[in-house]
Amino acid sequence: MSMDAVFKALADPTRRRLLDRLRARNGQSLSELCEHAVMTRQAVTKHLAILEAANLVATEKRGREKLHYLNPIPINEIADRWIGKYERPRLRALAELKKNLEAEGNE
Amino acid sequence: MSMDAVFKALADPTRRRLLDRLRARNGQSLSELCEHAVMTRQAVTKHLAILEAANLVATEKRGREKLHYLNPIPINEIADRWIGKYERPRLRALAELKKNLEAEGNE
DNA sequence: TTGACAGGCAACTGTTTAGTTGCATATTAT
DNA sequence: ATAATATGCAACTAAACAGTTGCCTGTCAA
Repeated sequence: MSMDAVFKALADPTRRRLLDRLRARNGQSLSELCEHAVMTRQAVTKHLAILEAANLVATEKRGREKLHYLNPIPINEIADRWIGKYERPRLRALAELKKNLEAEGNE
Repeated sequence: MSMDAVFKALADPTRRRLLDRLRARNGQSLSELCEHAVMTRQAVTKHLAILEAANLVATEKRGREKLHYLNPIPINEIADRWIGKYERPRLRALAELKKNLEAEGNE
């Protein structure tokens, strides 16, 4: 939803790792996501709640388990709407750099 | 440099606004960047230091002024190396969604 | 050379955040 | 029924963070 929530959710390396694990295998339960984690289950729960609030993860209750699904759409929206704005200045900067290098070569 | 520093730098709306202002006009001094800001100059200085540490902003001393330049390259690196990883699952998810909708239509 | 302008540095405050411990609830298997 | 499993909820702690105030230094202009 809010772009700020997505940026803030992506700011934490633990949360990015959780997204990576879901990308590797979607639909994992909380316990599965806690395996090999260096923190408590409750901490992982909080991280997942933040990801869910940012709409980066969707959940589904299956019996006593809670399955987690990656939603990559907000990430792509950021890529399109925000990062896209920075492509043009990058190209401009590269062109300018090239120009400066050529100018130096002429000295 | 470190991807984490870039993500953390982008997590703050004030810092994203500073990047936007530099994108609109590059090479602004600290005082210029403070205009219309709702916080003190010292606060803006700290935000710019974080952006500089993340290599998103480069600076140059010009007399008594300090000019700030946008460096969009780390943003594009994140787009390419990290966000790019999430394009494939998005397409997969959309394909699956389409399949499910078609299946519902057959019921 | 004095004053105004641009910026740097440091200490302090309030809030947010990441993580913990402890306990409660719901579901499955024996 | 009972025990084990899977998760939820709440209170607490320590560290990080955003922002402030106060003061100092360097540069330019009159």
